[in-house]
Amino acid sequence: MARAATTTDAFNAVAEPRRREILDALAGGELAVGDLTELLGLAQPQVSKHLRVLREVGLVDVRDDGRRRLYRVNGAPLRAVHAWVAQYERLWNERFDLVDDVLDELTHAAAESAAEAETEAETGRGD
Amino acid sequence: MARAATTTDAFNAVAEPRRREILDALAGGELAVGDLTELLGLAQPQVSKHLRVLREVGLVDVRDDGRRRLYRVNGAPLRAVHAWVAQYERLWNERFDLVDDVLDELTHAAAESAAEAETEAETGRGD
DNA sequence: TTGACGCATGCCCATATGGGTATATGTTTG
DNA sequence: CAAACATATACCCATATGGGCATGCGTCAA
Repeated sequence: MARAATTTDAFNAVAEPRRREILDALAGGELAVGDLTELLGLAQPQVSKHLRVLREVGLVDVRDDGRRRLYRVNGAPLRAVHAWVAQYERLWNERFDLVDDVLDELTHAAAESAAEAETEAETGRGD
Repeated sequence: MARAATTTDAFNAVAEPRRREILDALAGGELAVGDLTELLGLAQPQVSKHLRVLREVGLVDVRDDGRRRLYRVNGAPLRAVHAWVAQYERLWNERFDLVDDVLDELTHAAAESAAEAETEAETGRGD
């Protein structure tokens, strides 16, 4: 078996530097293939191919404008990536250690007074 | 040219599901190759190879323990991934829209003195 | 209509992947 | 010391990649 297809998910699609550049460029607003070709200094076919991948994983949307095709970012698929990476944020962010300390103290204090200290975490909005 | 090496950076290393599973497993603490082999239900050589990749990008550290090798997570390299993805957070997080609203109001308040009573058509929610 | 323009596709190819299987290396036990 | 155990490596191979280049197709201009 070879490596998973780049179109498998956002993780794979975004692993390619060029595709990240494209998204970054599109972050400023809609752009046509030609604009990207110029901005990235890459050949048009390659840009189109990268856009195809990004499109297949839903990272960009297209809109026809005469003989041009305007691409636009759609960050939704990145949500999964963000969610996964965020779990590790505590491993490099000092502030999390501080939060841990506080939570630790609270936990101890709660356990001390009674035995029913359950805090329900609120879920973010679904989609 | 083929796809960039998986050992190029965290983006590429983490694009592989199995490697993410390994990191998730290690998130609970040090584990030996054998433990991971069992947890992932993957053959030992494959686990070792994935660990090699993770090691080359610095996502894990190793420690010798007798005839075993204990692996440990090191989230640092993920910081770059997080930073990049975070830029797009506003594209799916509603809370950013709220911030936008506030900024919007402040802007309008300032513009009010200039007598600019124009209501922009609201765009419906995308997804 | 013809031609120029803007993009998407098709092909060719060198390359690394990830799983499978066998084996080398280092460590602990008898 | 030999045998068992824990890992790392070496190979073999089917597969998709990403860039280069040529070309197909729809759209706008003369």
